Amino acid sequence: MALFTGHTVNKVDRKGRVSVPANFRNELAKLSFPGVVVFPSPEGLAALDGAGIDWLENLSTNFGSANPFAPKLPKSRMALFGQVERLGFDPEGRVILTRGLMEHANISDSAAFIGMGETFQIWQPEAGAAMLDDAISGASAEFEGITQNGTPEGNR
Amino acid sequence: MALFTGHTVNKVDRKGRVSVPANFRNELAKLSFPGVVVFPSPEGLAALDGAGIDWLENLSTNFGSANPFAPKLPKSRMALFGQVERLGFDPEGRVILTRGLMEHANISDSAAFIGMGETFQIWQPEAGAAMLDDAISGASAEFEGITQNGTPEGNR
DNA sequence: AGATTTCCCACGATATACCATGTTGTCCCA
DNA sequence: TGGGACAACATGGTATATCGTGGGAAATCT
Repeated sequence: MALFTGHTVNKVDRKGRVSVPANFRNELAKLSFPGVVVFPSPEGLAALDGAGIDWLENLSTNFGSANPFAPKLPKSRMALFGQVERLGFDPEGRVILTRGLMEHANISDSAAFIGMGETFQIWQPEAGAAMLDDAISGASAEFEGITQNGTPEGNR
Repeated sequence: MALFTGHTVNKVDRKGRVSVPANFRNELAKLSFPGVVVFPSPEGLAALDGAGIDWLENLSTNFGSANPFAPKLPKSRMALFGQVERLGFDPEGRVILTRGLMEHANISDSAAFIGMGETFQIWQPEAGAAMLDDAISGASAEFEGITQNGTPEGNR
């Protein structure tokens, strides 16, 4: 499984091209689709969530093979897959962010990549740095009440 | 397995021709039948469901190889396969929507393709956008009551 | 023949590939 | 251990291919 870590800010050129950080790219190189999948953060944040194609494939199989007469979680399925963009690497390891994605995260001329483990997020740099600071100071509080069950269930 | 993602609006010309979005087409190129299968949404929506031929073939086998004296789900079988249209690509990667399909989805001069993972949907553009918005805002509610079963975990 | 479908060509817009370059980091060896 | 050669990375510009779109010609059906 891919593991995304660290905090990197890269430039977005006039065409919307961004270099995916090299350490992310190395994780993604192993996969069947040479690129990333990106979508607006479902938590309502002004950020983008990203991952490798394997993550999306796992999710797809978890949704169950579609029975057209009794689809499971049709809204969730549409909300997810309808918003996901598959962005392939160019020969230099860049992807181009669609206009919609850039608008959602208020990204114009640079973007911050923040590792989240199995996934990562893309932020407008200042907003991302602020969010990261907030996360650092608030992280331990998140564990209050969570005890012996082993897993940070209900992740957030 | 094919994975359809994203939201694309393309024009329908006077002959009923529509370009299937390029990323969809790439997913479909691997298959034995160069085209798509489309049918009115069984959920009663004013939309069309679509997929690749492999999806239909899988579904066919799931319906059970027919013992003519003990057919499984004969009505569903007829409802589905009786309405499915196989639409082949023209040299430019377009398909022709039949009049019936266009009427069912109120499509006239443009159509929205919305990825649903293993399948996709085709909508009249405004109706599709509205449905997508509704899905986004309603998705999390769908997860209420779904807990430890190990399903669509991760995204939220 | 008339109507309909399929194919073929054309063209603007846009994405993708191809280069070129500065910068940073890494490795090796004196 | 300091420095230098070299590789990897980030970034920009330009050329080429692809995509979406429209119209008309050829083939097919009835």
